Amino acid sequence: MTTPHDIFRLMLRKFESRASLDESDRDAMLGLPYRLQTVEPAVYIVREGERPDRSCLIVSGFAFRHKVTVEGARQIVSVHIPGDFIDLDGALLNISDHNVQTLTRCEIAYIPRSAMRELILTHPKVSMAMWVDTLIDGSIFREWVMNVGRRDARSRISHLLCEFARRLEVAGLIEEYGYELPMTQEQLADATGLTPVHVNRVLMGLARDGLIERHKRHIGIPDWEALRRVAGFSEVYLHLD
Amino acid sequence: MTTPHDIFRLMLRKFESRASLDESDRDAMLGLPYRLQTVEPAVYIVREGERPDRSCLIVSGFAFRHKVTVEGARQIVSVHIPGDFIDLDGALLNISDHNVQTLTRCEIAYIPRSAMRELILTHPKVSMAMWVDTLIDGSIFREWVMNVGRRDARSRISHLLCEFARRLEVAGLIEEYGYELPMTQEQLADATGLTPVHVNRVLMGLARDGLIERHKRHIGIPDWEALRRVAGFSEVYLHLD
DNA sequence: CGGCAAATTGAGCATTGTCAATGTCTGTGG
DNA sequence: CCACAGACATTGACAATGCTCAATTTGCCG
Repeated sequence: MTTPHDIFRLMLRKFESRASLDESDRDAMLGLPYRLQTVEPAVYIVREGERPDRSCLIVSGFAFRHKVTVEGARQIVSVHIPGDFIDLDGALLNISDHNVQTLTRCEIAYIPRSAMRELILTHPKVSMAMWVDTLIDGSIFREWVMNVGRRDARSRISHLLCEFARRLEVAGLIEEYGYELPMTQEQLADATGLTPVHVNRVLMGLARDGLIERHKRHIGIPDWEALRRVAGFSEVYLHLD
Repeated sequence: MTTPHDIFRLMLRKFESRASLDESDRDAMLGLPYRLQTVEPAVYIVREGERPDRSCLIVSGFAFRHKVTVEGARQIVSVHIPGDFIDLDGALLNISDHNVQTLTRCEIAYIPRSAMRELILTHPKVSMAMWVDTLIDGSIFREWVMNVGRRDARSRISHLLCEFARRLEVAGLIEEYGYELPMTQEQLADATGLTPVHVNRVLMGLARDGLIERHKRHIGIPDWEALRRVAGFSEVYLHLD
């Protein structure tokens, strides 16, 4: 049987590393009402323009946020991994400004907006830890603005690969060497502001130069330092502490 | 003489529109210790890599945040106007992941990190209102990722002009028609991921087509609807409510 | 084996960048 | 009041990164 402990474990671990939560804080978090649901790949969890009535947490699987221009071009603005509180926006903002969609099959815990607000108003330390989550999200967005605005295609894609590797590692979700990238080349393109065709060429190039090894969607990184250099990757912005 | 009311006026107005603050909340905000300082243009207020010991609020003037790639390319990730709490990061994160620099001469109110944390832990409603600020910042970053990633140069610059116009208007800082853009073309380039040369050509093009009128740095917008269309601008992401 | 999504490749093109020169404005010192 | 310096804006010619269009291949699943 799945208990709140299983559901909120990754999140709790993250939050405890940020603030000294007391018993009451921990209880309040574990006592949050939630509905657990398994969601198929490519399903919308949040839609732009909706009035949200809940927040959600990824228990397992991967998801991403994206926006679409008037002309229909899609931009992926972030990718999320298990333990990520996506849509804290849903608790505090009145309208969704972007879409959230599953990348793989996911288990999602939905938490009512009212319960979130109650928790926030009664447990300042929990609230602070969550707010820090929002701040780190913001930091990652800033890095993405720079990635898309000022790096060429090769560094841009390498950077994405580095970020993903590092985040998975911290969450304890990485195999000894490399990882399974849960995105198609089209999605990579939408995340980097490139075209799928060009993403393909760059990936081929990175592999040719021995910077990555590809087997299907598995990305192997034989020389982290080399890839890091090509990407211009520095993990400060992830605030791993 | 300048009182806390003058300093925090714009901020208070913004926050009150978001949460029902009671007397104690208002007092706590107005009671925040701060140091007011006038800062010349182009001065660094926050530097990447520093351990912050304060937050800051723009009382008057304009500022921007930026990051620099390893190769030395600069990306401006946001522009701030009076009443903006820049660097809430400074209260809750342990290291700065970007620079903040003044655009014009500014009056900045510096608030010690400890005072901010104290306020946050004791006044949940104020805390929530500030958190909303962080969420909205995040929303704007997302829009910028899309701007830089998926719009062509013309829409990209128009979009920036629209965003600025709208935010100034809401803050009550706009003249009847158009506004003074406090950025050089080089800075516009760094904000849009373009080169100064290309920014110049695009601005000339927008003016030629009657979408904007330029006199020095003053931007006139003769037909808002037309510019909005070119930009693909929709203000939902600003969460003006 | 057939069907479909995703990946790969090629050829030609265009948006935007690079380099370099020139023009304009503003403030300052003589 | 004028000359000059310096920052910013503007323009031209050419180059290149990344895009478009279109075809082909690969892998997966029923």
